[in-house]
Amino acid sequence: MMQNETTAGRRQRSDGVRTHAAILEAATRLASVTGLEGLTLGRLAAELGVSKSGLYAHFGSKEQLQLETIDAALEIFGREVIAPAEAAPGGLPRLEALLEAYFSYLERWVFPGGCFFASLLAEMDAGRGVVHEKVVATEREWLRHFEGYVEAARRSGALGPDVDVPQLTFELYACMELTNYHWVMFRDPAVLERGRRAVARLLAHART
Amino acid sequence: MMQNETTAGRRQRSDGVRTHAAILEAATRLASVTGLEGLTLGRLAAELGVSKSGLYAHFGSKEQLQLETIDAALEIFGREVIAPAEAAPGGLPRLEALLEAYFSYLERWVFPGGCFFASLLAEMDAGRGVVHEKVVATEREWLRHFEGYVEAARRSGALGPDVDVPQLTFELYACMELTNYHWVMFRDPAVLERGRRAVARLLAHART
DNA sequence: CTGTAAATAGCACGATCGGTCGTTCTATTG
DNA sequence: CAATAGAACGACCGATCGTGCTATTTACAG
Repeated sequence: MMQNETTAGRRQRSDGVRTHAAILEAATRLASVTGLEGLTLGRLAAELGVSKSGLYAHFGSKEQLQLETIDAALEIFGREVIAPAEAAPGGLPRLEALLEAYFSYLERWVFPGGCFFASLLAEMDAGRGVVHEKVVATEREWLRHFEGYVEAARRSGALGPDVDVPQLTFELYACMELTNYHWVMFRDPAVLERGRRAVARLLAHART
Repeated sequence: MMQNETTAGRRQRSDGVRTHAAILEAATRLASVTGLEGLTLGRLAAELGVSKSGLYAHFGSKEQLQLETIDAALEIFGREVIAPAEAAPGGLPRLEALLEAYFSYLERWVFPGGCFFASLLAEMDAGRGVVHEKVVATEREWLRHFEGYVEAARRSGALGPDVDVPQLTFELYACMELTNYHWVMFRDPAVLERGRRAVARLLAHART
């Protein structure tokens, strides 16, 4: 499992790992609304009913907490969005499964602040340091992965052999992101419908 | 001009209004990278070389500073993006002028943190209070305004009479937003090219 | 059962947060 | 010119930030 420099090589007690996981789970939910920068040890501790220092001992630094929070969110995202897509048959159906899984993930409020990673996108301006680099790397990785789905759909013949895959990926992703922001902001189901329609239209045009 | 409850009805000294404007100009630039929540009196004062209390006296509350900062940013956005579009001939050319003005506004780094309002979009989850409501209202107003351009292009006959105007507006806007985020994050000119291509493709499809 | 290290709490630190107060300086006006 | 009020300042408030250091409790290996 995951090991950081504070817990590495140390004996782990069962209640400790349980608390550790509980902290990260709460951290992902909190950070999805406040952002990673707005994530505060005090508020997190209060929400969990533990002391600030007791919580802090699990990570050794705020930076470490942020890094592990990203990993925890990645795990949730993988379970809620990637996994359903992987379960679908390859090619276009798998891409469509990914898109639908994403909208469903928004609809079910898996994170109380909307998509965790969308929250990070906007606040990573001032960014310096390890956390910023990890966010950028994660975004790159996600784009690469997403592009793989689109490329697979194209190769399967469902998408017309001349489609610009990175371009289409960008446009699909753009519609997903804006759907998230407007969904969080307006909380109007019509936003989700618009988002679903948008990606459907993009795919329809790519099919010719 | 703009008046708030602290300055309302008071005599204004010329050096005061100059400072007031200078504060807001710096605030828009700072907030574009830190967000409105991350906007701090201390950092803003330090950046301007004035005392925190001297700065604070101009607004009376942080909330008031945030509200006026939004207005100041709106003025800049109007000058840099809206005005060039209004100068163009109506119909499709005006819409295209708006889109190009936006990408140019990103390219020229009018705000050091990318699009000021895009920075607000993502952090408005936790939002309660007047500032949150103003951000939501501003977003609604922008969408309405933007939609007006698309509708005008459709009515001019340049866009095919059956296009779904709000839907197309959403898709155009989505590509603009993601362009901003990726431009700020990756600082790669290819991002701008992708954005420009995306909106061009959307318009091309709407033209049929 | 006991020894020990992990888990957690308590407490305090320096820095910074938004905000208040009293004072000094000076631009403007009558 | 004198009177007035806005501009700006430094000191300071209580709260909270991230981060240490120590003491206490407790789960688990031998």
